Amino acid sequence: MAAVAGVRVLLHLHLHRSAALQCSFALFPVQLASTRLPRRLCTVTGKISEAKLVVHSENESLLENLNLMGVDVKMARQRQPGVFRKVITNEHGLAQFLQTKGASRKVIASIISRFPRAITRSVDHLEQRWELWRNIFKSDEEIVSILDRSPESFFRSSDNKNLEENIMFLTSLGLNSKDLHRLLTTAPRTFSNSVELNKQMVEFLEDVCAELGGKDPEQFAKAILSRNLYIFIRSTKRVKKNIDILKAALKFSDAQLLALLQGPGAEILDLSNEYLKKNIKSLQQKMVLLGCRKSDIKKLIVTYPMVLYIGTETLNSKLDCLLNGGITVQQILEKPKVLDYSTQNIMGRLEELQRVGYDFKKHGINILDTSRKRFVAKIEKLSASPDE
DNA sequence: CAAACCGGGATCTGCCATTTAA
DNA sequence: TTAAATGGCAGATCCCGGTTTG
Repeated sequence: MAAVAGVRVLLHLHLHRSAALQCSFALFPVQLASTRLPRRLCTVTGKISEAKLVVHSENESLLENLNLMGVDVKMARQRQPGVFRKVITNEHGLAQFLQTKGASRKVIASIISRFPRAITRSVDHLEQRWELWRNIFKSDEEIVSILDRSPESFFRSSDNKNLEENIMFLTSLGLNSKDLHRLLTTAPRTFSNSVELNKQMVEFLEDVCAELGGKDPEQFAKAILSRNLYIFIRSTKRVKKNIDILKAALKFSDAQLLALLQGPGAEILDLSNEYLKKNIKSLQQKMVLLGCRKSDIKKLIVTYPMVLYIGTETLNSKLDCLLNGGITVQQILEKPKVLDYSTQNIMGRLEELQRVGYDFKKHGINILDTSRKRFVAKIEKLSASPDE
């Protein structure tokens, strides 16, 4: 590791005698990425010697510091090579700052490894940004855990004003503090979006509402937002296309679509376009194969849109599993929520139910849609007194 | 009381491409 | 021209239990 810093020294020596440059780079492929550094320095005229000295010590200590801190330098360099050519960095300030917020050494190293640009932020700036996040989170620990999960969300933008405006904007939408909290927890990137981008999404949703003849676009947008926290980190293009796909594939009326989207269907809007298309198609095929009518399929999607979230393979095996267990398609259509549970879970339950001679015709299939606790209790009762 | 209804909680980053700024 | 900033994308469910209803 110390050798790497040594290389840096070597490079600078060579800078003064330009001749040997190429071969020294060849010897140290790690440094290839910084080929451009010398040229930039050479163009600085007046304070050239001063600048060189500064750069020299900064870069050397940067690598040393990062290694000392346990940063995965190789990974970091690969992600954001530019950071390593910077004259001034603030890895120390960042580390200290994060430490006071309760981040462990390991977490700090991991953050820098994954988003090296973090070390270009000043402590003042960090302080400010942190305070803004604290408007939404009650504790530093919460924030640290998000940073650990997704450093990019916090550090990608250096625009604190934008962040502030974002918070104001999102609040102005009528999202309460709990909504904001959930939003920042689950989709932290939302807060690094430009306010314009977020506004575009809201306007887009309101437009959709208006086009479908809705009376209250703002309410509509809010409903979708609070049902689907990921909307803001999707493109309007994607959401729009998904709406089109739904409309085209299932021939919804405006009113139907309106109700679906601001209801349970909101969750489906952020699927990737191809995935949604594929799932609709394969669902239709499968259901037709099982003797359903178009209207059945449509009803299924309306009452339980999450069915489209389930991948083709998973869904088909789940359905087969239920059917093999003696359950009819009709029953599934009536209680589609059983599809919520994993195939594993369903299989296990079917076995147990068979063991105690459970009659689905008589009792329906709701028994499959309960928590483990309740299910077990039910089974115990049934084995104790197998009446019918 | 049990069954049915219903909503919520967990979770979702890490990379690439393009635009903007210095 | 380079690095920074920003936008966009793929990926692909499962489970629990409070409340209402009968």
